Amino acid sequence: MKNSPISIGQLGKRSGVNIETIRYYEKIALLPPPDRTPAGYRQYDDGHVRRLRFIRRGRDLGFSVEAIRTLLSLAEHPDQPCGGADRLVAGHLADVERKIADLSRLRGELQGLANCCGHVVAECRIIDSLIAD
Amino acid sequence: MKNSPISIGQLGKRSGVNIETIRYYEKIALLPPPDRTPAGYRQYDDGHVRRLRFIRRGRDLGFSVEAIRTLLSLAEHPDQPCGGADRLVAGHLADVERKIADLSRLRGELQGLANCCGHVVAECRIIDSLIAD
DNA sequence: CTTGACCCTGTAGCGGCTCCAGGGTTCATG
DNA sequence: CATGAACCCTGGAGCCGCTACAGGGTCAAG
Ligand SMILES: [Zn+2]
Ligand SMILES: [Zn+2]
Ligand SMILES: [Zn+2]
Ligand SMILES: [Zn+2]
Repeated sequence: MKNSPISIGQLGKRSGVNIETIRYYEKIALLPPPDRTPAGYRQYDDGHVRRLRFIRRGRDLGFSVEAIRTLLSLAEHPDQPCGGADRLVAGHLADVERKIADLSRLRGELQGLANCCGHVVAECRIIDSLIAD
Repeated sequence: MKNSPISIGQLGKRSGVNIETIRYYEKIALLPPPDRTPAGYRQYDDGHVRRLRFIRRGRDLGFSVEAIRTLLSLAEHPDQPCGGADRLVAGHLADVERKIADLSRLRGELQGLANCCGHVVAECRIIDSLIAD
């Protein structure tokens, strides 16, 4: 196992996370502060890479930073039950389903308005639908 | 037509918009500043009610404040063509469809993780899927 | 020695509100 | 007339999750 420290730029590339975002994660204590070179440059190790990839996967799945904090602390206690993770997933899945339902209703309304071409504003059903109470 | 001025609280009730939000809309010049009583209380008229309802309908449809600004200025020129409104709706509909597609993919991933019950973190497929690269 | 790529800190901004502190006003009741 | 509740005012901070500076320092190649 090689464990030679890497710079923030390399960590960004390996994890697919923006440098500014990495520093932000450090500030909000989501990613632990790494060692520094004498010049003050951050030096990350494999643990950081793994942790940041975990965070990124979680964000890609739409979990909030707080949820990810919980998932990370779960991941650090392998002997404990995983019910907390399950509840997080279930709750988030419900969020996502609600959002999809809301957006689908919206899509329907917008489709009803689309392609109102060649009119003048006075006869425009888009503007009409916004004015009508 | 009665046009007796109303307070911000009444405007909030008639339009379904929070008082703080109304003041915010005034600050960003989305709603024109109303008259004031000698004591400095805002006094709205029917025009404000109509305009704020327009704004709210637009927000409910998911339009950005900037888009609503455009729609409002269109609505004020009834003799002009409504192609701008049409393009706004089409663009926003595309946004909404993209979001639905993204969320649907997400839903699929989350459904694949859900109901991982009764395990211990070490065997949890939720945590696993976040750790795996 | 200079250039350019990288790194640092600290702060401000995005959208669209929402909430708060710390006051002033108005009106009905006692 | 005093008191209280319900309303109103301003200005500023906070929410989320970044992102974008400004204004510097560091390091290796040519
Ligand atoms: Zn969620
Ligand atoms: Zn039209
Ligand atoms: Zn849109
Ligand atoms: Zn599990």
